[in-house]
Amino acid sequence: MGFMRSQEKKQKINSFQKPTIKDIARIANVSETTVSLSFKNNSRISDKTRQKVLNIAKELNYFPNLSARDLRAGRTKTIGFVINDIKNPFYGSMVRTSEQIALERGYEVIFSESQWSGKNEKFIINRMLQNQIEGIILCFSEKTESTYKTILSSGIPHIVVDTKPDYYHGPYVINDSAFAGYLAVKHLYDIGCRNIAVLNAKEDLGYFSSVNEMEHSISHVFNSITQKERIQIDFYDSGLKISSGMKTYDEMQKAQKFYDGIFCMNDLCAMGYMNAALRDGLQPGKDFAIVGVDDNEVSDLDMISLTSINIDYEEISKIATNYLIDVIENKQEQKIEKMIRPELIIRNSSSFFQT
Amino acid sequence: MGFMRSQEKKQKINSFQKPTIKDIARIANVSETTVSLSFKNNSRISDKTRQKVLNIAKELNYFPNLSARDLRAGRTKTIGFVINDIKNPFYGSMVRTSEQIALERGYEVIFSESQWSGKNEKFIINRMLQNQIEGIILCFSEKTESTYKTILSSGIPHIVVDTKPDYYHGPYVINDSAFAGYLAVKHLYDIGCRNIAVLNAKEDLGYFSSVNEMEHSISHVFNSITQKERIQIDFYDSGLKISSGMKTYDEMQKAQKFYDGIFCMNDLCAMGYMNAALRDGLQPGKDFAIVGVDDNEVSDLDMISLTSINIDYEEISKIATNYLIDVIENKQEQKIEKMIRPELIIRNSSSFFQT
DNA sequence: CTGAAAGCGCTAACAA
DNA sequence: TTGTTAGCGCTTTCAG
Repeated sequence: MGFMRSQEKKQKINSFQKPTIKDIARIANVSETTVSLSFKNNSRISDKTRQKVLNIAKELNYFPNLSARDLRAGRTKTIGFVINDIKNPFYGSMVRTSEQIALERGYEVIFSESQWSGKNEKFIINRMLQNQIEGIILCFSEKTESTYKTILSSGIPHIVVDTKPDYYHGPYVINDSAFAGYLAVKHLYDIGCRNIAVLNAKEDLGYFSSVNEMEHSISHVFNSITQKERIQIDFYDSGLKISSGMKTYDEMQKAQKFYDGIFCMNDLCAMGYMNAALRDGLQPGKDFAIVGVDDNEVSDLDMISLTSINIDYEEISKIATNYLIDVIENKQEQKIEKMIRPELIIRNSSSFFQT
Repeated sequence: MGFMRSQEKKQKINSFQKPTIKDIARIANVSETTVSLSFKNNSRISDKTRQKVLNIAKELNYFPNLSARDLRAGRTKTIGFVINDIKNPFYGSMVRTSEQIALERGYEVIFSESQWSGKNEKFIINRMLQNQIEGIILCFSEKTESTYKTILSSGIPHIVVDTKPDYYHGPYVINDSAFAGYLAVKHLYDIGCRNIAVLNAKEDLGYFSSVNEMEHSISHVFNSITQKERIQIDFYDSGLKISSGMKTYDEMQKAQKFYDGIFCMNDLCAMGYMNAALRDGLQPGKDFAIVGVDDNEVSDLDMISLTSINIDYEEISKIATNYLIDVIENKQEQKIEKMIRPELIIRNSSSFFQT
């Protein structure tokens, strides 16, 4: 166990010292430089020496210490990805895509979830900066721009994805929520709904420009239609969970409000609404039409068959990651400001109305 | 911009150098030691000096370089968590819980997904070892024990969670799948099913002892029952996706096989089966009973109402993380081998049979 | 209360 | 083809 040379020198908390280049060098009777270069392909080391070194490295279970390498190199080739909720599969999609692209380009991605808390967000970003990330992809949850100021003054390359807060004016790749709102409400109108409820998620997302843009867009559709005939649109503060949709349905019942068209900010909320309505004896797609957002994998089941708006999160993540790495490598000067157009997937929850 | 001292010395790929302790020391007219100590609480630095240092640090947007700190300290206080699929919410639960516990104990968690690929798994673990993790939590996907050998010979503290492969004999906290199988099949029997199909996921999970243990357990229940009366259990190779369940239903139809009780390895597969059966005119909970595993959040909806086996993944992750850190800190000598008992949640998909 | 010096593991420049 | 030296940013002696 020759490589445990510093065992006595310093007692670490874990029971043994990892082998280093120094250990290999000593055993192989070569310099540390030779060892270091033996791990690279195009270098000057003779095959014989390299083989000897590699064998010993394997023997000792040697793994290069990235802390040391990064410190020496002055860079980490690592980017950070801040998501809101790791339990939500579409964040998973984004992270997966990002990691894949980064890998192809020689970068590593570290990610962490804020759980919609501004405090967590601040903590995460701080830690990432300490970890010397070279760029950051952000799903903001902070309602104020205080975290963003940290990003700005750190001077780190960054990009916002999914949806952006009102205060943000940096580069972004987000989904076109105004268009999503248009798609949904126009569809409800087209199939005959004249009494529409929009269940937004102000509580969770109220400070995001997307929500406001969506409302404006919907109001706009509404106004252009209302010229021709009488139609009603009400907005409700709901949420993004099954329970949110159920709660909002109950509130409407209490308030004696009835709608023939419902648009929810995500599929789970829509499923919650459908569930509450069903318990009340109403048939989705027959007594009312309903549209969600996210195209959850279960929405396609016949038992649910929920019309939904599909957003290409992988595309968003791909563009963002490539952009970020381009910026890091000075291959990109132009600030990106991109909206991805979503797609409407029509299912039974809104198709029975059609004639 | 005094801290850009090395701007000319070395041209980094990113446009500017981050400030270091050296920069702060120079501006504050103190030693690097003083700066370093100013960031710690219990030390010898005068309040005046500390304030000066802290102000300058803030001014320069200073973030300590963790690579340097870790290198110097000889440890990273970081653990790795290898999951299989980031899009599956229950891995999210585990990661979230682990991160929270680690944080409380002063550790950081880095996680990565293998996507059920042994090759990815190997790559991830290798990278984590280079990143100098001090311990690792594993959801294995490799069918052979080659990756585990890397772990073993690296000598790193480790623990397996969720489910363990046959070849693995190290510490683990997994769910009691034999008991889960017992719960499910016993329940189906109790409500009157005498013709039961088990849709397992050998393709995805065949090399895991849990699957085998579950089969044994089910066979055991089966044998003890069959003494008293005629009852049939068939096993199918299905999968973990909605499409798996649908496909298996179709296969059964083709083979002219009919069952009154179905047990699937997860809820998605069960939903797929229900979906295919519904299209065929069969009513779940009426024409047949069905039980899943995982207690997906949508399983509770009336439209689905799927009986399921709930596994406390947070508990698993909590125990594993605490154990791992205990081992790292030499507070734990005993190898942990723990099974968590799951719970049966009965819903309509299997309750109509009851009288 | 403060500073000088050494060294964590690695690699790039420079010598041989 | 190989070795020597220096230094990345930080912290920990040890000496003032």
